[in-house]
Amino acid sequence: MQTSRYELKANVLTALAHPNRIRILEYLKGGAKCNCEIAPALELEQSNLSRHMKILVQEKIVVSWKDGLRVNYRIADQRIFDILSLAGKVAHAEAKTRVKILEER
Amino acid sequence: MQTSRYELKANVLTALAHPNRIRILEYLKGGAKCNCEIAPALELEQSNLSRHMKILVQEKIVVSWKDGLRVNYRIADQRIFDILSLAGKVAHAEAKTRVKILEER
DNA sequence: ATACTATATGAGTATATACTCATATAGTCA
DNA sequence: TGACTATATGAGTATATACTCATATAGTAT
Repeated sequence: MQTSRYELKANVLTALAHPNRIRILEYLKGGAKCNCEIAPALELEQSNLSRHMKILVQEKIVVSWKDGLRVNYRIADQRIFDILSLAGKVAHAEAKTRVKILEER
Repeated sequence: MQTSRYELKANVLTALAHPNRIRILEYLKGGAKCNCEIAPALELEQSNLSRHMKILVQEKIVVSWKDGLRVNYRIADQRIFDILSLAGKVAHAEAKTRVKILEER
């Protein structure tokens, strides 16, 4: 089975497109963390968090490694923060550009 | 109802996170187009395309205006192309970084 | 071995998404 | 007016996603 470049991009964006996963990624900005730190910090139920992390690992947005019982995670590609920041700007622009666009045409 | 900044970002990313919507956006790079041009060009069924466009308009990723019977669309915020390009790089890095990461630690 | 801790996963449920076909609406043109 | 064209939307279906509770697995510490 072949995956188009559109699907590849969509898969990365889908993995990023959830409020809790965005919170997780911003939390990991502060350095590598294990599930047992993330769950209480972000108030996420254990199994739910585990599945969110699986999605992020599958898309190689974070990398994980075992340390005894714990599984640690860290950001694999810092560019995701550029994506998130741009998404914030686009979202923020939403309300404002409307007037501008109407004026332009 | 309050929408968190995480939700706002997730909404923008969700709107971008579909192969057909990515194709539509790249097609609109070539200038404003109406549904009746997009549908045959990308081989998308009419009502399906209509709903994809609705999603893009709702997130103000594209702007639309009527011209007689037609509804035209154009990109509202060029930064989405930066997001798409970054998503492509992150997706592309996936396969390659694995070795690097293992070497680093 | 036993108790404890951290994580993964099966199973169930609720909701969202993508898609299609049929139909409604609105504008165009003879 | 009637026929035609472009778009929107209701309804149905299939699939994906997020979440929870319960349970399994694996490593730690006594």
